[in-house]
Amino acid sequence: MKYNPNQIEAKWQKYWSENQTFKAANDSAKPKYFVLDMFPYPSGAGLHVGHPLGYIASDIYARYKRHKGFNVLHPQGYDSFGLPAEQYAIQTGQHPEKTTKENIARYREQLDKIGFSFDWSREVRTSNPDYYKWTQWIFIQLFNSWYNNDSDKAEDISTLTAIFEKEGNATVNAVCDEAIVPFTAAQWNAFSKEEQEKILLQYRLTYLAETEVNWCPALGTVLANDEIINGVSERGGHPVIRKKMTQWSMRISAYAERLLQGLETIDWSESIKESQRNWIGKSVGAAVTFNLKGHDEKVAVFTTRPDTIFGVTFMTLAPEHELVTKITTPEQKQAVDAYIEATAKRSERDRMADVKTISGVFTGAYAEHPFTKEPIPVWIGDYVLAGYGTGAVMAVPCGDERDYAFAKHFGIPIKNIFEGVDISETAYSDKENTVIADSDFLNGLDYKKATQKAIEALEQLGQGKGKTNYRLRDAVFSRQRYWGEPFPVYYVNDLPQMIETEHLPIVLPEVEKYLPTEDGQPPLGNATVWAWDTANHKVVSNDLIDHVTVFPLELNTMPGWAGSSWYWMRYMDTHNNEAFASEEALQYWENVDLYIGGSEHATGHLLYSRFWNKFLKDKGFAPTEEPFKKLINQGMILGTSAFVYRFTMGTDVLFASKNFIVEKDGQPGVYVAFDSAQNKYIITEQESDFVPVLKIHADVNLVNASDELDIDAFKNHALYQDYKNSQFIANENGKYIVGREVEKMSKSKYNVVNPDDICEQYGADTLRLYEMFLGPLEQAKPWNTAGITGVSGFLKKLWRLYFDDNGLIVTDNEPSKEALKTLHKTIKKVQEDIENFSFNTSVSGFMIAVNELSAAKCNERAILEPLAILISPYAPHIAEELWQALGNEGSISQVPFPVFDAKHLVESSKEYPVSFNGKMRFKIELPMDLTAAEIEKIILADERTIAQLNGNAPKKVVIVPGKIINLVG
RNA sequence: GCGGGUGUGGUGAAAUUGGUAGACACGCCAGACUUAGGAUCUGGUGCCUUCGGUGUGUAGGUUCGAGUCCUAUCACCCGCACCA
Repeated sequence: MKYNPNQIEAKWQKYWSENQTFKAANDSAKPKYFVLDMFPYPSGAGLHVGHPLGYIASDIYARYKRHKGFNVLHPQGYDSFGLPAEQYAIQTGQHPEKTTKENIARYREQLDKIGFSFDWSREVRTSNPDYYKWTQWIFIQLFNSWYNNDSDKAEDISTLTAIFEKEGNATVNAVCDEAIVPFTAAQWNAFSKEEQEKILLQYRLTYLAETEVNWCPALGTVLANDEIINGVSERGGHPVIRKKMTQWSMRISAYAERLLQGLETIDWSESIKESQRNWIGKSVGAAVTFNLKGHDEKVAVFTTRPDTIFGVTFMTLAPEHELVTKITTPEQKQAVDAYIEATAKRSERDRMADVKTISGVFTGAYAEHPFTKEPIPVWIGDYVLAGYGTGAVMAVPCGDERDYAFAKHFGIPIKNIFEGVDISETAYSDKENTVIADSDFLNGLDYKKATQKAIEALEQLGQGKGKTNYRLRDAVFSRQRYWGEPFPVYYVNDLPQMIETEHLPIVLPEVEKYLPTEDGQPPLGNATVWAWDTANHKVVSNDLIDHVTVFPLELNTMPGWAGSSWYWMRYMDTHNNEAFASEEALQYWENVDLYIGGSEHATGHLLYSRFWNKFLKDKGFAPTEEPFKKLINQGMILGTSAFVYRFTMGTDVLFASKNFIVEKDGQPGVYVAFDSAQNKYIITEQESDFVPVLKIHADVNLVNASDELDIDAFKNHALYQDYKNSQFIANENGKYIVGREVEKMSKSKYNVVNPDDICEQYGADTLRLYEMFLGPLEQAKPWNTAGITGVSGFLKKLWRLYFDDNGLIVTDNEPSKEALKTLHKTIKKVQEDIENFSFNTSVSGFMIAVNELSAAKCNERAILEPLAILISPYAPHIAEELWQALGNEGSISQVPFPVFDAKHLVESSKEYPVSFNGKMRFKIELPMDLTAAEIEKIILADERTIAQLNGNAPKKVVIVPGKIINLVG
């Protein structure tokens, strides 16, 4: 019987589906284990071989855990709201829902072919109303909450209004907007309902605010900071500008400290944690206010070095700072205005790229030093960013490089306040070795003590206090798109009102066009039935809007990250209509034990998910503080692009092999001539007409493993019709060799390799093994099918341990000691490797085992049955087939993992390597139970030792029993 | 600039607490069986050479012994980037 992967795999995939083999129970006596993949966006291009890498790894782990007796939750779903479907809709008029459904069907088909053990009964789609009902519900919870710094958690807004009614807002320690006007209880109670609503918006965890946003004109939408790469949009690469708009925001800044501290408790890669720390950007220092001379205004600054306050010789404001126009003197007005205009013209990108140029203008105004009362000139400069801290700095040129450079450039005095330090060339920013001098009451103190004392003194003056600043900004939560979650919000007198949760979901309305409206409103502005009837609790026609009982609904939709910020909890109880998941389900599954996905989500999805999880924890819905205990980032699989080199001779178009490309004047070129004898172009040694070469992507499917192009197929390919009559200059073997380069796998580079083709040709088990065999999971690596025959051959060899041409050859004979040793060595290795996520090495472990067992002609059931279980997480189809062939009933998937027994590995003797000065010279077989002294005696008497030492006695003998012998001559 | 990571044969890569460097594969070479093979099987394969030497980016150090530990340095990749 031959190994026929296609037949076996179809059979078992059908079996698993029909028997719901991988359906997880919410009530099980077994310990739980939750293995999660980052769910895919179902794009039109389908899966390529890079997508399943993480899924295969998590599937191996999930299957292993089932063998180990865990109740495993291993679900899959789709992050199905998104821009590509919407853009396709704009182009074709096709409803994004239709495109999305088609794409999902294709994804599902591809995923099924790889044999994943997903519990599909729990599938989620973020674009399903059943799902986004709960995304809307969570939004409402956020709206109805505020962050209490005293209890250090989110609380219901009613606890805030209770305080307002009794004490006003003076005693409230909340995370809120900067510009809060104080009021008393009496004032609060006297406010109109609308005034109260406006104030509460400044405290809510999601709030409407006029914010400067990243506006992308080409996409007609707002982008979050992490959706912008190098100043252009992540999707499409369109330019982005700053613009003021009223937008929903999420007060993620309230959770900055908890998001930072939580990182210490989770098992994630250091690089991702570091990215998040960086993104949160905590800095500890002080807020200081400087009085302005001749003005009532004050300048607020944040500094991490309050200890250097006596070194302040000037201040710098960001050009956009609101005080600039107020304080600029008439003499300086022209220069300041010109500078502001010049800065505004420069794009964010230019400003970022150009760090070297020092520029700035004096405003003519002076601030007053809080202690010395000396005048301090106030400058503006674009090295100060409006968006960080207060948009103003106290400049201490002796202690900060940028201040130093600025002062030198404009001839501002530099005052040295460090003891024993030369600052004639550069600033001194070493905190640890700082000793303050020339600073009144701070003299002689180190950084820590001086900081503390400076803050105390500032507090006494009422001009400062200790403060911690975070780089993390609140996240804009509105998008001017169609294909996203609608907000459960309507407007009464421009004030947002939440729809009662029992009326959710608010379903996305139908529109004629998916573009923004002509008057610049978001696409939902095209909807004609998009008003909220507060009497009948339903969405009604816009014609009925009377601003009495029927009100307009929100036109923005939620961003892409809304639906993905809580989806793991929906898997716990997918079909619940009463809650996003039942309390019992949440208590049982708790959180994700293992999460596998790409590192590109480091500061997006992985941060927002932690934020929402913490919020839901505060409100008593989520059971744990952190959603993902362990995170593994799989490396990207890169494509290996193929290139052909096109050039022209007269009117002829020719292609030369990579081998023939030579460089000329730094340009690629070839030497080519027409050979009239052969009646074709040939490559010559001689330089003839130089013609520039054009590098063209050739579809990798037209190239074999030896980089040879199928020339006929190329000429007949629809893509290359222009080259139908071109000549190819072959090498001496008559082959055309393409050039290869590693690039990102992408449709436009024609380097996409499809998993379906691999499954078709070799089988899913081979694909699974090969993707794991490629190298360490977390490492980026180019896809190259060259080695796939190795794992394919391995599976055939495995099969032949069980079958010959006539059928099953497994016996019930007693296995040999050697076979048992191989088995148990493999159990140990595979178990350790899986637990360390070292899947590549366990594949070679299997190969070694099968090689050994084949060589020993092992066909005993006592070996081959456990072997099938061992390999089942990796190659589940063949494992099921072998398991069944051995006469077992049902699926192998829950069978206990073989237990390692060390007794089979005990050796009676060891082949010791004998080294001289650390270099191995010969080996000697010795019994294991010899002592070091006995070994030494034998070794010293050995003639090879005597020869190595020229008959001399060794200076030193190192013997580690069971390991090595080393002699020093 | 700061932070994180990676450097090992022709290629992908292995290597417990420091203990035989290159497991396992691909490729290549030779052979067997074949009309044939991109099927299957066997053997060989780090590099330089004749013994022997030499080898884990480079230069040092610690050690009986270093891919592994320490110091310096180079290259590449990723993230953040005038963060006060």
